[in-house]
Amino acid sequence: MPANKTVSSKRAAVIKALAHPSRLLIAEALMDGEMCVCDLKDLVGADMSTVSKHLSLMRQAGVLVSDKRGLNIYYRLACDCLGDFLRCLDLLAPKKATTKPCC
Amino acid sequence: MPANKTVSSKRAAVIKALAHPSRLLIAEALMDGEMCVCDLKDLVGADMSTVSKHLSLMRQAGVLVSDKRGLNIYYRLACDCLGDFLRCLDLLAPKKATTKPCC
DNA sequence: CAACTATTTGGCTACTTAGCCAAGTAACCA
DNA sequence: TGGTTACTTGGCTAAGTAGCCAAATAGTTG
Repeated sequence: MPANKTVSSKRAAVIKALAHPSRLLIAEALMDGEMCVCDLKDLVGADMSTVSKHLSLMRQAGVLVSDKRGLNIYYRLACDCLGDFLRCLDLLAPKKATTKPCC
Repeated sequence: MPANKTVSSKRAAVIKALAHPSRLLIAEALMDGEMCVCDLKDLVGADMSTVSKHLSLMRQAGVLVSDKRGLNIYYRLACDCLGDFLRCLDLLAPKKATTKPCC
């Protein structure tokens, strides 16, 4: 595999970890600070097992880090730069197949 | 659907458009300027129909814009902010399930 | 207009992913 | 120790996605 393709694959894995409405919602919520799985479950509104799988996928990708304290496991963002990331998205998100650049 | 979930869905659609090695490779290549489908086909090394489907998905998501000139269709990024986006990725990509933040 | 080139679209198959339920693990408390 | 709470894992099914091939479309050139 060519070098540039390997790099793209690694990067794509990180992006993939955010490319799902529930996972992105989780990432956005964690911008305000850490949360435990049961809080995230309420936020997302899915089965706890489903949320847990999303979280472990995000942790694997390096997007989140976790921290066990007592019975709870707290998750937080591994990187602050996610804010810029999301601001960039908002420039693109409202546009649909236009013919001129957004910025 | 709650408002924050709707927003996350729209954003996730944009992220999804970049969450594939070939599509990311395309986006990275287009940071240096527009390219036509046949050049992108060579870059990705897949069937032209496959590349074309990736491109239309990215255009739908608002990530790319296209421009037909003669027989060729040229694609370019809809937004310059993708550079910051990718730089953020590189901070995360090399890390795997560590317990401390990368930045 | 016919042949040619560039690109898109439709159709199909193989693979991946999301979500739920049920069962397993691990820390805490009576 | 036995029950309870918090979370993860395994197993399954349904839905979505990627990729190829073949056919269709659209602009170009002789």
